[in-house]
Amino acid sequence: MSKRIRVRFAPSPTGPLHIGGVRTALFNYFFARQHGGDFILRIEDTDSQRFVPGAEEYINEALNWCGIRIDEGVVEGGPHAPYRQSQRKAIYRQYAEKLVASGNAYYAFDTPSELDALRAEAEAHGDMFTYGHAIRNRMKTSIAMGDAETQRLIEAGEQWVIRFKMPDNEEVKMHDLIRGDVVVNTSTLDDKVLFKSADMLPTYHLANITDDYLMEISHVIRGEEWLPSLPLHVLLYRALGWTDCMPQFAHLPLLLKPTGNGKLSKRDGDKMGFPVFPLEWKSAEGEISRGYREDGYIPDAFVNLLALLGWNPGTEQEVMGMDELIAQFSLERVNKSGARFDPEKAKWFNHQYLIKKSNAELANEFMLVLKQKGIEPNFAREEKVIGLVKERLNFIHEVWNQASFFYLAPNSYDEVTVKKHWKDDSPAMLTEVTDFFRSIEEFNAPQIDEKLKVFINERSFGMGRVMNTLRLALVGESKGPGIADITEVLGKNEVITRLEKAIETIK
RNA sequence: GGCCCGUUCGUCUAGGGGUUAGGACGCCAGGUUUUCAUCCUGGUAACAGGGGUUCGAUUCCCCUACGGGCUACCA
Repeated sequence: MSKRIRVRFAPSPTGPLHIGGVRTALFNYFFARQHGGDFILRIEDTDSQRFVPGAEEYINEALNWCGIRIDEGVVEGGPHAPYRQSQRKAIYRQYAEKLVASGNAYYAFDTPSELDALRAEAEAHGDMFTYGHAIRNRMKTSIAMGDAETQRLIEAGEQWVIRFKMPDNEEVKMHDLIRGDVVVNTSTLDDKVLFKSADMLPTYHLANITDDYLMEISHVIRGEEWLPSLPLHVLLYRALGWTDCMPQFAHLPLLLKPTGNGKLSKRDGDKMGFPVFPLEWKSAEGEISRGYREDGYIPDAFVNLLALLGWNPGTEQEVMGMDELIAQFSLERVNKSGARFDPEKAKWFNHQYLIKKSNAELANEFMLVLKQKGIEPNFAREEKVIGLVKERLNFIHEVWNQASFFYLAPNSYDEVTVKKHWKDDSPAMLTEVTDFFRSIEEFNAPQIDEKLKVFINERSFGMGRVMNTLRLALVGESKGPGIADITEVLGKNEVITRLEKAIETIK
């Protein structure tokens, strides 16, 4: 009998989530949903020093924007509440003590400054200081001093930590769902701090393992930066007697900086020329970092492009919505090597999702932009405009750039275009064309298109000649949809006004 | 430094002992279009290097190089 699939996304509220964190959440989410399991959001705030106000709210909002529905969490509640580690304080100490009692951990009284000094000294000799089997008998530890002295120091109010007693020279065999078997010798590992008296809080390792156990997590899907601590975690499960309930592990490849070296970090902000955060973030210092949401990305497009970083469905399909990603996702198809985010492809993804939206939906969004510009929107007209320009957009905010001439008559005419298309007889020709437009009764694109062609043929003006000149007069430059469509949206009066203005303005 | 993980076009990737090494983004060219863009078609471009194993390795093994991660009383 296999246990229920339960995964958790466990960020620490030390700032906004970056796209790598979002991707980790996404992979957990796909996996949980696909197996009909649970997705848990646990806030790992055991480091009070690094707590950033607003970060937790940001995490919730970001996940929500991505369309991730949380089954159990701080906001949602659940059978294992609370889901914020700072509120679970009372839980952890007993497990640390249990490890001491079973001989798997010990008390240590070295002060941070003593340790810093030892590190500095080792470094001076070109060595690395490791708190482990080689020295724990010589340090201020319960192993070296005995129970009585240890007890005396604790009662005297000395600060202490509980460290894991890493076994010496043991091969730890681990299995990772993505990387396969990994073996590490414990002699290369150190005695990690599990619990500290300073704030009576566990460190990440103890808190994480304890909560995963208590919350009955079946699969731990996290970033590759955690792979080095997997042996410690496996050993912790064993020392606590929880090996039978140990979750399966999957370490995801990291997201790399788009330029330069190293993994993506929160500090990259938007210095890369594009956002690294899902939502805009304002730091305590007032520094604002751009967000994908504010940049105009559609959540589905954002999710889609992140899903394809380090994973692919094995087919040539790339555009996949949330439901499809949930259906197709598999840990077996996750890559092992780090991936770099490509801003250009991100735009392409947005384009794919943008053109899938209905003209009506986009028109409503565009109407907001028009109001800001002080232009009274008209749904029917805006829907028509969207239909004409949507194919050429990556973002909704680009509509204005593509379609402003529908709302504002040109107040200047592009020089190059004028030089190319404005001839001595252009005013005379445009005057006739203006009369032609005056004669049109049903002012719609098909009618105009048909009659304009007949008119041009009858007068032998030449198609390109008339069309290009008309575009110059109507738009002011060489761009935009078909002339018939433009005139329909503009309306008879506006067309005539613009033509008359062009005739007297362009020289 | 030590330990661990990785390495296919510029980027994201498919593939896997015998393939013209496939796709996508980008870029370039042509076509469509009265313009611009879209769109369509085509093109450019990759198995890090060296040893094995093998009839045959990009694919399996080893080494090297390179990249990445970790090495806190951070997560």
